[in-house]
Amino acid sequence: MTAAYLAKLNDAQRRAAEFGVERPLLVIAGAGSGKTNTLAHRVAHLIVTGADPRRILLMTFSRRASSEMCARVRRICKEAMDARADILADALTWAGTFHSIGARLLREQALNIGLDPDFTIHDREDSADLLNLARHDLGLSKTEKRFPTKGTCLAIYSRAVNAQAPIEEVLGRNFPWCAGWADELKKLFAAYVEAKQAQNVLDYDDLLLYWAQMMQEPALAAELGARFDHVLVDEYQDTNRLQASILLGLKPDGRGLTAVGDDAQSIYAFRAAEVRNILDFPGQFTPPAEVVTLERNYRSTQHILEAANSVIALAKERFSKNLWTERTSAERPALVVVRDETDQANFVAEKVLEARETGMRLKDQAVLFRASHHSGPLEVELTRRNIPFVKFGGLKFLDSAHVKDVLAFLRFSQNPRDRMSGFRLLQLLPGVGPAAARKILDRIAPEAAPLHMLASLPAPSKTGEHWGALVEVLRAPSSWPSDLSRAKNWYEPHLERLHEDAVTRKIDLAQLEVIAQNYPSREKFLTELTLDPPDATSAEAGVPLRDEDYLILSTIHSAKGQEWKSVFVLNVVDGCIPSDLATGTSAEIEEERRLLYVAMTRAKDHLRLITPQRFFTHGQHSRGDRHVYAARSRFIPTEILPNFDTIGWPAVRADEKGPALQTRVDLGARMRGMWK
DNA sequence: AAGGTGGCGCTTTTT
DNA sequence: GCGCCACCTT
Repeated sequence: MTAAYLAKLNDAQRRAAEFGVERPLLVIAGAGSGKTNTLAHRVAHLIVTGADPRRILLMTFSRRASSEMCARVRRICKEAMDARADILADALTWAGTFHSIGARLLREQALNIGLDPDFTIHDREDSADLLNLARHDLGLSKTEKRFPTKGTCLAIYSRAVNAQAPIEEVLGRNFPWCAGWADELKKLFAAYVEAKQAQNVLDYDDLLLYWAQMMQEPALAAELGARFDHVLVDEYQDTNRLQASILLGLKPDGRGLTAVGDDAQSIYAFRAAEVRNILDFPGQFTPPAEVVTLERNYRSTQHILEAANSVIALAKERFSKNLWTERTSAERPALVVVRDETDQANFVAEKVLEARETGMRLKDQAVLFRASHHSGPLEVELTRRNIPFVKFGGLKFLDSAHVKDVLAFLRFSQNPRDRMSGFRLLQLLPGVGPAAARKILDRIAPEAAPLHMLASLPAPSKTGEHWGALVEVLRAPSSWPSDLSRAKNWYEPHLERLHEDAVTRKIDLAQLEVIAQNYPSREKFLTELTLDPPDATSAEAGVPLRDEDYLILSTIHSAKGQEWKSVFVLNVVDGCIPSDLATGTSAEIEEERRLLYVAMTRAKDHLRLITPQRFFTHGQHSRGDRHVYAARSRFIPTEILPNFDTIGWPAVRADEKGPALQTRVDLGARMRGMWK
């Protein structure tokens, strides 16, 4: 007899929810097949049938996914149980991303593994800067031939760590233009690792790497493994080898282990995600994992699903599954041919407003694109027409200099051995440059009480009253969230001195202050902000309030796991999807294909793929007419066109026959060449 | 040693 | 078009 709260699930979903713990479980969940719901039911079912929620480890891809999952678990528990439900669901404390769980375990185990529990977590830019210091120290910035930039070096390092692959292999496969630098890079990475350790900082990769290393220690592995009765991982297709090794270390025999994912939606190979993780999962255990496949789609209409299926059907290799739905509709997805990006923006704006007139909220509509900058012209048009929007993906507001300055202050007061933060902070003072900052940091680093030492140093010349002010504020007793306000007050005069546009930047800082209210402590704020930066930029249209209506703009990557009634996909042309930067290998092209598939399967009722025919190049006068022609994406070849309604927009434009739809031009090469 | 300026080069997506 | 880096002036 099935419990009432599981009655709404279909057979496959229910099997996944109720499957026991004696064998590992793999759920292959197609797009829109109720994956989140099924996983949430499984977790709830475990809790309802007596599992201790504090001993459930639930790892999701993003923090957003995590909070959504917890909310659902709570709802289901509530339905199934009584007042105890809330208490039990709240006890689901080990839910989060791999990185955040890693950070927590490392802080907790710090003393056992030779870490200072106060370690700072560096985001990518901090890591690149630190790597760059080492790069300079080793004289690699003055080589005959150009040495890879800090960003490239970090990317190489990161891939080697996450893919668990030797540098030579990474260079050969992913960075062929750096192939000659293997020895120098090894030296550089060794220096980087030492610097991190000396300064008590970890980067993103370390959170996984140290965790994986802990799992290599039998005693620690046993302790950590025994702590969780159930380990569930979402979006397993986007995990990398390091993450797989962590899982295996936690649950070597697979008991209590559940992985959920969809190989057709694997879109993070560029970040060293390994599709083989999910493909090989069942066979890693004896007895092998049970596989449950969810094929019924609840999201999209049949026509949308057919079109998406026809795109993914052309993929080289995949777990075959056949998504089906009972949702019918007369409307086919549209392939919209427009003249250029300006028309594309106009088309979207017009259709969005039209839909709103019929009662569809802006929030039910989304515009998706491959690369963050593809939405540029649209953002201009939306702003012009006063259509509020929020953009996900792309530049983070944390990346702006002024926000980083304030965070550097907070991090430095938290961990005065964090050189990157100190380096940044001290150079805000007039008269303090790299040399002076370095000297000061060298002086205080070995001290037991670095900030105390700082206060006793003579003020560097030319710093005037600024020195005393900084020292005083740094040493003030910490209290949260007033620490942030204090940092902001201290920083504002410097902000005005250093930046012309201080006014807009101040708005960001006020925003930061609001965000800070939601965190219980400075330490949590710093950790979680690095691990999960707020993902909407506030700069463009002002910050729409939470309950206000706004259009969603998102990169396809950031759209993962989401759905909207109406979806527009921009620039469905060769050079954009696939990105011309990702057409080197067939594996890369296959990932681009899956990307388009992910974009299309976000739509419930209306889907429009837009193909602008020409792109104006930049780098010319605003009235210039230099442009290149683009062709429809290769992922929509002629044979699957019947799955779409092909329409031109604006409807009639007799004077301009679309030039050569078939023309294949290397759009990307021209874009790259446009500054020459 | 700081801080400003000019030239060069550029790989999308994100925890 | 922008960021990074090397170099130049103070």
